[in-house]
Amino acid sequence: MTASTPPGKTTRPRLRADAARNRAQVLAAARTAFRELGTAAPLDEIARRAGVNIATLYRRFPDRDALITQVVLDGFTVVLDAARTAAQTARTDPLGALETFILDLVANREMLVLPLIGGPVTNAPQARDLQRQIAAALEEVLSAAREHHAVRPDVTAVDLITTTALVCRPLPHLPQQQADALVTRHVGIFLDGLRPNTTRQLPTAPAHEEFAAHLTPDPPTDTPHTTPTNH
Amino acid sequence: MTASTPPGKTTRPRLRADAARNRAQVLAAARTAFRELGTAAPLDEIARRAGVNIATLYRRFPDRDALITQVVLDGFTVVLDAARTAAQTARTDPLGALETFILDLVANREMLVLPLIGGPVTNAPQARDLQRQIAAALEEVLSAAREHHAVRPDVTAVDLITTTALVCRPLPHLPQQQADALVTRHVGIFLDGLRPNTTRQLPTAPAHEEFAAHLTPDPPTDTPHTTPTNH
Amino acid sequence: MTASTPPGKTTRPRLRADAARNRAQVLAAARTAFRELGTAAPLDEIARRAGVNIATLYRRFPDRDALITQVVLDGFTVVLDAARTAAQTARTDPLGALETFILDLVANREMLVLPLIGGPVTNAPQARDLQRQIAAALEEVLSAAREHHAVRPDVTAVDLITTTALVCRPLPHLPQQQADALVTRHVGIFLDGLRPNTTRQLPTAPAHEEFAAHLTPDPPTDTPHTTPTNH
Amino acid sequence: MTASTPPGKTTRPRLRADAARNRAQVLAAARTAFRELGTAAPLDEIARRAGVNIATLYRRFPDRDALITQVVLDGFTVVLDAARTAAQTARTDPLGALETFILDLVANREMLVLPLIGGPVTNAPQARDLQRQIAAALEEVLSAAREHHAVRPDVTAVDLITTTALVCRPLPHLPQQQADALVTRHVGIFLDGLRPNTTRQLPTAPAHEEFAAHLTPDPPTDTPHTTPTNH
DNA sequence: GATGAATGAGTTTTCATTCAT
DNA sequence: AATGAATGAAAACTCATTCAT
Repeated sequence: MTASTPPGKTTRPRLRADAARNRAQVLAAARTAFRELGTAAPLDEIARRAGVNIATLYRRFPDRDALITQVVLDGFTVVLDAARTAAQTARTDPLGALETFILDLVANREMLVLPLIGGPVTNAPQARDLQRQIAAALEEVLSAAREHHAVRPDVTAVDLITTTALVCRPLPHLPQQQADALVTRHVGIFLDGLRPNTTRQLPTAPAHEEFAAHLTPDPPTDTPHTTPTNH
Repeated sequence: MTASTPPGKTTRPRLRADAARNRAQVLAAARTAFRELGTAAPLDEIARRAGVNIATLYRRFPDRDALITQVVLDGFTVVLDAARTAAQTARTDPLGALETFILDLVANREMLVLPLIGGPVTNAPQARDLQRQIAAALEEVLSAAREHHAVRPDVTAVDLITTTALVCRPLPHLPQQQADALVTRHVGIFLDGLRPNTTRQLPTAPAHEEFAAHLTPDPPTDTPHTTPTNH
Repeated sequence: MTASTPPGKTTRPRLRADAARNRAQVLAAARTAFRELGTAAPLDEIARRAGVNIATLYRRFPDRDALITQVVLDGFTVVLDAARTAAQTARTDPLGALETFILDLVANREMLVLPLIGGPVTNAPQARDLQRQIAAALEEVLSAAREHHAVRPDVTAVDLITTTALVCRPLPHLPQQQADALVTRHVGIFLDGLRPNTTRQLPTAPAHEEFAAHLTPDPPTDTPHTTPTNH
Repeated sequence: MTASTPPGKTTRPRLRADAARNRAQVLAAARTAFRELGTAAPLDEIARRAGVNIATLYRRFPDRDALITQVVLDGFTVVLDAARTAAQTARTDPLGALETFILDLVANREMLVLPLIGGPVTNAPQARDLQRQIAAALEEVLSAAREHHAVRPDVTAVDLITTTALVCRPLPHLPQQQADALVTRHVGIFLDGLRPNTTRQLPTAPAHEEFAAHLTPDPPTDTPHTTPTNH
């Protein structure tokens, strides 16, 4: 599955070549802008970065939410692809599969505008589906790993998703290279913490379904769209 | 050291009681708003939450940067306090000190608007000082822990700061309780990863001084202050 | 008559020494600010320049108009003093008196915030009185000069007032010394134009009373007080 | 040369017809407003008078300075046109050319938002160019006049510019007709003062280049743009 | 399908003015 | 009498969104 073939399923006639290019550029620009400035990033700034007119952006994405949704879905798709790949290798090398999964995402985190967890910043039902599939694939990997006694038994798919969400966010004021080193070290330590000979007990993990519930209706906050963000 | 006694050093007599109260309320409101909406949060929204007039906010903080800076410095101060406390217990129980340090910050992360790492979103030289002191205190804790063979030898103060920065950010769309559980689990696994019998090699850690260098001049970005954020 | 003994006639108890000093400083600051920034100059800027608190300014001058009025009246008083001095010398040396009158005002134009003509930016009846007295004194000077055949017969007191108004305004972006030279040269040529052997006929002069009529009620314009200005 | 073909040189294709009309209306409104209220005139008032939305004004002129600059440049262009016309007639009737130059500008002074002298209220290098060309053209007129012994030998182009600057400013509180009469009388007397049989010596004239120097760098005043004005 | 242009609705920022100390 | 502080109202400026070309 490739990220972002135009809309979703009910695909329309198919875009003219230049239109498709514009759409892709807008999404790329949005990805970057959202990571740098938050999802409240000015739309005309995104259009500018994409090298298209603001009205062109609007033609493709009727409103900010549509754009956010697509960017988030694209991010989820990337994660799902990685999770499925991991699931395939899991039989033979579950720990390696798991490590590759996380480290690859970290390495390509510029593509991700999440959090996977914390709910997408969208109501799209597709987001929910994607999350479920991601969790399922990761559960497969973990099952295999547990059988091989390659990981502690108490770790869950949700933990992996949490980790992805936490470590893939931008560290805005740090040069790329340093950010890479620091995040990779953190993940390295985390991965060592996954070994079976645990020393401590973790608090109870919320079941995936439990927090997945927060995805859908997402009480129509009036919050002007100044991005929910963090630091 | 208490967070945010008015400005800093070179300041006037002392605020009138009511003014000091207003100032504190503004800072508290800003902290929350920044975590929820990003540092681009509307200032009048912050004033509203603080129960003061927008002009009162401006009287205390001449522009958005001044407000952000103070909030960030307050966050750093909280971390420094925690680090110093940890340094004191480190002699007798280095690992416990270290765990308490991280877990306490996680538990009180509502106070933190960072990133500690990547530099504050400010040029304030005081931020640099605070970071140095934090790193120094944590290095003390780690020294003791290494002597006790309580932690892997390759972990550095910078790693601890990175961890704090990564895990203390908000997970906006998740209910507090779930977020707490997930983050605590992540930290728990990370702490297990700190044990001495390591299984993997970490990439080289940037020296603290190295990334600290990015704090001060902070290339005078013209970027209007639409927050660097993420999702 | 000295410019600006506190209010006007009904003078109160007399100001405390420090209060009187503050008042004078405010007026001086206002004079400068009005010349530099127009009569719309921020009042707190004026207070700042005067080295007093904004509330102190308000205690002396209940509103912007009160301040403007006093500044203008002070200017008129300076002109009246000069005109009376000229009237006294007029018997013996009418032309010299006239020249001295204009050149002295030009040299001290920092004191003047006019226009004498065009009406003051105030409704104060005292302004009208002052203008009348100025015109009367100048008429005396001109009478004497005409008798001596020292000036062309068609020049009037109003012309002299016009000249004062035109040449005493600030040339904001020019260094003082250059402005002085240029304005003095202009006035020099104008004075030469006053000689009796005229070469051209001037359009009819409005009688003094005619334009003086525009002074008093000055239909209460709502024009927010963004200064009437020029360039 | 026509005043204000869109921006300047390095600009885009050409404005759409309606956009060009809006732009012209904004400039006209700004001209009037600046003369009436000073260059600190509220921009929304200008937009209102121009019959366009404030954002439309901002679309054309990114900030107040841009608008002021264009208005000033337009004024300079008008003066330059007049000076060149005068230069053409100068051979045959230098004095007439000179008189016409000044009187025409006075008659059309509503178009002018200067001062020509004292530097424009702008840093634009084009302003400097225009001033140079104006001075050059006027010098031509004066040369011819001097050869004909039609003017005193000590008058310079700078004097003429000074005069224009002084007499073309608004006399805000005076009805148009009276202002016209008074200013014209003043100019008439000044013109008589230009005759060759001088009676007095003028102070040294600053060379044109000398004060022109004040135009460009224009010490980057931070002075928020509350207009330099006067009264 | 794409763009220049216009606009209404914010948001930020400044300022006059009043109040309590 | 003077000042620090607070506030409401205005003005500057930005942005999302729609329209006409």
